[in-house]
Formats: sequence, structure tokens, C-alpha cells
Amino acid sequence: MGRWEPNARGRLEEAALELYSERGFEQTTVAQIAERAGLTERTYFRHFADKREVLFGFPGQLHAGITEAVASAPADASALGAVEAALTAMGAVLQERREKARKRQAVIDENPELQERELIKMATMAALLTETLRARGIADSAAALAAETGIAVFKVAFERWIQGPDRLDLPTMIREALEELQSLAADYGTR
Amino acid sequence: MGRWEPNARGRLEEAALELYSERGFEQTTVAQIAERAGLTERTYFRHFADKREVLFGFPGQLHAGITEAVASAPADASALGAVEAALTAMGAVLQERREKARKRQAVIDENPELQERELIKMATMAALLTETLRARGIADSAAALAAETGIAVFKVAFERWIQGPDRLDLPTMIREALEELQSLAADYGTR
DNA sequence: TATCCGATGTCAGTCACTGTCGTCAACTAG
DNA sequence: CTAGTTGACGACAGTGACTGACATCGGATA
Repeated sequence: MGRWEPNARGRLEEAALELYSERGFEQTTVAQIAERAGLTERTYFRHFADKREVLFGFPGQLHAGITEAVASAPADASALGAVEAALTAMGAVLQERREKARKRQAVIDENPELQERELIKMATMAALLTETLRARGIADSAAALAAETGIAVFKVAFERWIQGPDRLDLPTMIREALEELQSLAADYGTR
Repeated sequence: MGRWEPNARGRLEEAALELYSERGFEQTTVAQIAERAGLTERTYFRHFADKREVLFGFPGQLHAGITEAVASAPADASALGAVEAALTAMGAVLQERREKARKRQAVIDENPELQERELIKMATMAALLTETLRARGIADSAAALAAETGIAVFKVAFERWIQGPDRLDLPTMIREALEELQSLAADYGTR
């Protein structure tokens, strides 16, 4: 056994989510999180770049899923078809941890600073998605547009899912939102 | 004449943009900005909520333009048609201050913290746009989707505009990006 | 066994941001 | 004209996020 308890990072994540839920993000200090995790403030900052990042560790895991899903989409799929594959793959991952996701989202919804961080994570995914689409041979402009639009669709579907009843299926809701967008676009044409 | 030089806020904005451009955002302290503007650090924080906000004052002016543009769109316009009106109105405002916009964007592009703030400003506009569309009688889900998608389109068009040659017209580029999205959506249908 | 390494603790320091209070010109009521 | 009020700012002290430098020690390695 090591000199310290294992999984320091995980303990910090857990302690932070608890404290942020209990007393709010602003009312929690990093020192308190570290203390609850049995560590020091300095060690917190060795694991997370700042006070917010502790809530955003696992989106990193989604990145691998995105590239993978797009890569394994059928070769003849359209740009938005490939996007659909990526988004539903992400959705499937989230579908597992619904309760944690909901608790986390409740904290984020209460604090603008956290919302900023969430947005930039989404933007990062959009950039990654753009890159992956380009790798499929999709033209630059179409790739960027499809990716940005896809993320917008994901946001809408995620919000509906997290706020709706338990039985909802996120991947399904993503597909529905995409189809909805399609019909909006068709209407735009006939304006 | 007053006890102090007029337009303290404007002087702070100018000083900040200069310093951020010269030595970078992180390497600039609020005290330095205040000093260049002939004020104190405390006064800076009376005008701006934090170190970043000094770059994001004028997007607030865009908000009025959005609601106005959507309101004055033809009654029979589609959801994305109304969005087009809002986006091109914003585009027209930015078209005026191209040089300042470019300088500002260069600073933002260098710093993730500033990108976060920019993203949340965009999200705020999306929310406002959603609200305005609902006021036109567009269904909730369609309004949110149209607004989010519209902002995504705006981002793409803005980037092309700010990075492209001087002669480009932002409102035109917004319309082009919207049409491009439309064709992407049509392709999605025939996948 | 000697040495190195990696994760953590300790401590001092900077800077973003806030609360409080004092100052003084301009404005307003009488 | 005088007294009180207000608005914009300066001065000062304090908290907490975040960083750099260095010490510690169990475990892996030569």
C-alpha cells in the first residue's frame, strides 16, 4: 500500500460535487474541498487547473468516443449523418450516469462561471468534431457548419433529457432533434 | 466641468484593449489598466464586473438590435427567416467597427478565459433570440432549436468574415451560411 | 544497498475582487 | 444663499484563487 490513500483525484471530484451541491459553488473554498478529500489545497491544484475544472473531468472521456463514432460511421453517410453518429455515441455514455449528470447539471445551472466552462467544453467538442469530419473528406466550411449545428442540436436534446422524466432515452432524443432541425430548414426554404 | 475627466468607462475600455494587445491578457494587471486610464483599480471594478468584462461591453448594445429586428420581420416569415433578420442586423452593426472588432478578436483568440466569456455572451444572445421567437408565436422547441442553430451559423460566418479580406460583407456572409446549412439539412434527408 | 522518482505537504507570494468609509463637486430644496 | 443630498471616485484592509520553490518519504530500480 502506498504512502497515501489511493485515487486522490476521484476523492477530490466527489468532495467537490458534494460541497458545491450542499452550499453552492461560490460559498465553497478550494481548501474545504481538499480538506474533505483528506488533502491540501496545493494538491488540489496539482490535479485540476482551477476551482471549476473538478466538475469537468469526464467530458474529456467523451472526446475519444467522438472520433471513434465518426470514424466508424458508414462511408456514404452525409455530414450530418456522421454528426448524428458522434452525438448519439456521446448520448449513450451520458445515459449511463443519469443521476450524477443531473446533480452536476443542477450545480452548473446555478452558476454563470460554471456555465462558461461548460460552454467552452462544448466548443472544444465542436472543434474536435469539425476536425474529424474534415478527416472524412468533408469540405472545411461544411464540416464546421455541420459540427457547430450538431452541438447546438445536442444542447437542446440534452436539456430536454435532463429536465424530463427518467424513462427518456438521450440518443433517441438527439435523433429527434436532428429531424426537427431538418424540417425547420425545409421551412426556411419555402419562406 | 466635473471633478474628473469624463468618460471613465470608455477610457478603461481603450486602455485595456491597448494593454491586452501589447503584452497579453494574463500579463496585464487591472491596476495597470486603471493607471493608464488615470483611475484606480477600485474604480475599474465599479465599471466592470471583472477583468474580462471590459472587452464585452458593446455586445450588450446588440441585444436591443436583436429584438427589434425579429419584431420587424415580416409576419409570414419562417422561424429561421426571423433568425436571419436578427443575425443580419447584428452583422450590420459589426460591419461598421471592423478594425476594432478584429483587434479585439485577436486578443480573445489568444486566451481561453476570454473565449469562455465570449461563448457565454453568444449563449445569452441565443437565449434572447429564443425568447423573441416565442413572442412571435413560434413553438418552444422550434424556437430554441432555431435560435441555437442561428447562433452557430453566426459564429461560422463571423469567423470567415473576420479572417477574410476587407471587402467582405458580414450580413451577406450570414445569409450564405444559412443557405449552406439548408443544403446540408437537405442532404441529411437523403442519406 | 544506494539512488532516483513521484505524489504530497509546507510556506510564501501575487493578484483578482469586495466591503467600507472618506472626499468633494454638482445638484436640489428651502 | 445655505444646507443637505447625491454621485463618482480614492484609500485601505481583507479574502481567496492560484503559483513557485523546496522539503519529505514510500516505493521502484539499478
